[in-house]
Amino acid sequence: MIDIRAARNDPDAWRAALARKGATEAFDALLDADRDWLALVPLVDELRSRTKLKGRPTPEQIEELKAVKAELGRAEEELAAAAGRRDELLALVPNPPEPAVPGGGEDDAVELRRVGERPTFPFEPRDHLELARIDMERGARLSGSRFAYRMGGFALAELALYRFALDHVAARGFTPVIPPVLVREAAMYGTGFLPTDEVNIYSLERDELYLTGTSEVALAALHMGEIIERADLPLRYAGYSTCFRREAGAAGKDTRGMFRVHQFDKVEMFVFCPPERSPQEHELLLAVEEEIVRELGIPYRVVDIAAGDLGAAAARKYDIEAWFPSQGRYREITSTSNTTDFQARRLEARFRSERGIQPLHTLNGTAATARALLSVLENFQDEDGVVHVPEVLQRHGAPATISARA
RNA sequence: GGCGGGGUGGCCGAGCGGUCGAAAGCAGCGGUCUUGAAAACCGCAAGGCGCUCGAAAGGCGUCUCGUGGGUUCGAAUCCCACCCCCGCCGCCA
Repeated sequence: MIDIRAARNDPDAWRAALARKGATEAFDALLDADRDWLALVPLVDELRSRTKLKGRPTPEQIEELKAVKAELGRAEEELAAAAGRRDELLALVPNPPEPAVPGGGEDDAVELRRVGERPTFPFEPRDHLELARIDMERGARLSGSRFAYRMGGFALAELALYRFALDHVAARGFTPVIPPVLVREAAMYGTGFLPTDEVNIYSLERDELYLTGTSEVALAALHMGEIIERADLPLRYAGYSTCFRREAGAAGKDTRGMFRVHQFDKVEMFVFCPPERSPQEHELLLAVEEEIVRELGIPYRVVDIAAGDLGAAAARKYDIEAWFPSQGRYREITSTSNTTDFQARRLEARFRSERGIQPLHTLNGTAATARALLSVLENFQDEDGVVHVPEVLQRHGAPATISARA
């Protein structure tokens, strides 16, 4: 959630920033609700103070107390209603983008750089379904569309990728974590996926649990409700988990293969740090992501995501897009966001500083998903449909070659 | 699934109708001592919200002892519901 006091004190600047995410309506509604609430607080406080007496009251005082309490009851009801409206809107207003974020929407990401040589093939490049044992038909028979059986050398290569990514980030000071993937509502709300992204979340109503779409949820909630000592910061984690996404609204998009599936695995980095440090940590996350992609040898580019495409929690986001020869374009394989204090406020994840207790900043970034491996398949294929697996993955247990037969 | 125990400040833990936002200890911060440190000793320290109090440090009001409701002039303490954690037994991987 946003810092309502800061917004109250400088509404025009906040409105202008939020306009870039198309959220002025929610913001103005919030300011109204906040004003209503704010007007009631001193009233209720005053009535409450009149109900407080030292020692045993006289019978006359008791009569008077009863009158005050009746009035207080009505005022408290009003206050609770106002607080309810205010909190509801507070949950809906997104994190404003940083000033440096490019304007516009999905198509307005700004390319920051291109790295690596794109391969040229004297043949028609195959896509991942033709290069590895990935069985979508039987996956669909088992579980529906967008589910894959990953088999043979590809399965081993996937595990090698995750192990490589974990080893790499561990060497960079991130603590490896295997987190729960079923979480309570508080964690989904605290990370900002609820209420905004509800349609994309699998829920187990009978048990009141949600399946996480990324280990970001479990990692962010790791310090929910805690007050961290400044000396212990920054805290850097890397979660390995299966991720579940309903992909509502993606109908007809990326329907071939396992490019976009309901269930996939991911190594995700997550950082808690003091506010002044978060831009620097964001650069670190991007740097680590690039290191991994470069070690794999995939040609890629880095894009700075535009304000309108940021999502509720992110104030800034960089994606790495890998080259996919069969599609003839760059596609997202990692994403790193600075969510500033937006998640930390909701989660009540705070730290003790010289200036008192204040919300932390949180950041997340993809270390590796199977999508990176799909790009590896396509970029390292030969004319016979055989993929020559990068050495770094072989070191972590992948076979030297992968094909549709093995 | 059955039975039982319990949720109090950063941590541990006492309190079981008013004098309690709350003892003691640990960790933290400040100081004394010391060449320096440790030890010892003294002291300071919960969080949220609000304020046409204050330049600030701070001050004042209010809420919070898992959450919500109730009893009472008055609730951390009594009653009800819910949530969560732990233990034992049963069943299962």
